[in-house]
Amino acid sequence: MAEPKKSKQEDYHLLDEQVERDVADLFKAFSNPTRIKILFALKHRKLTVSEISEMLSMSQSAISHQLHELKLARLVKFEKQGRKVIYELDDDHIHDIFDLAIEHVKELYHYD
Amino acid sequence: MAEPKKSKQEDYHLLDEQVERDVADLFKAFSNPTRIKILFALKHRKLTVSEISEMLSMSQSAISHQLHELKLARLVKFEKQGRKVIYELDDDHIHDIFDLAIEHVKELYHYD
DNA sequence: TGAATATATGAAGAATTTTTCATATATTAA
DNA sequence: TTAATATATGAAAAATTCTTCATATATTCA
Repeated sequence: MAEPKKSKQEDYHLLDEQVERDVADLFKAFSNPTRIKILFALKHRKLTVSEISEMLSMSQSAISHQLHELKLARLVKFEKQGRKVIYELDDDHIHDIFDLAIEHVKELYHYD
Repeated sequence: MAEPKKSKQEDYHLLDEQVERDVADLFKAFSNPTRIKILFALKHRKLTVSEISEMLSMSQSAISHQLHELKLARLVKFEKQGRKVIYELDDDHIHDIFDLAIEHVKELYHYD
């Protein structure tokens, strides 16, 4: 507080830069094949760490690390059930962004 | 052609895997701060390589390399005007995905 | 409490990605 | 044709990201 007052234009500029950084982080979180596979899997249903680990044939540790990234980016949330941790997609936006991306590549490459 | 016929379920599975790979590629193309800055800039208007290079204070070569990636992912298209090459976002989906991402982070972090 | 199970995490090595540097290609202008 | 300008590109160096390995933490069960 008590900061020198900025012009509206300057404010917008800073705001844009912040949005830009956050969008960059969002897409970075989306950007690795393992994380995409995890998100695809979670699009169908909630899963525990070990279930994901088995589905992707990857070590528990590798999956945990990636889930950590996804948590930081708020792409997934979780609840604990006993010693299990059940992950799911965080919110509808994630579904929406994903659906739009799927729609895009389907139009782009029109498979089959 | 003349491939062994697959069950529908198997087909869907392969299709999903292809979609998954393509979505992964799409997000990977979106995933680096420099590329995000380029795309943000192109969201406003078409730009030449050197304009982008100046705007981001990055070398012409670095920008060219990143534009190359963006071209491969079909996120940008270009037209030549003399010795200049003018880049723009490839299609509406790119705008849409971007807008959704912006909306998402704005809701998530509600700035100001 | 001790053993078993599920997940998390720090650090190091492996792998991938990005930038730089040098130089090539293409276009225009003199 | 030569010089100047804009962009592209291959290879190496720099930076970042991902996985593994070892181990820690947390929970349940006997």
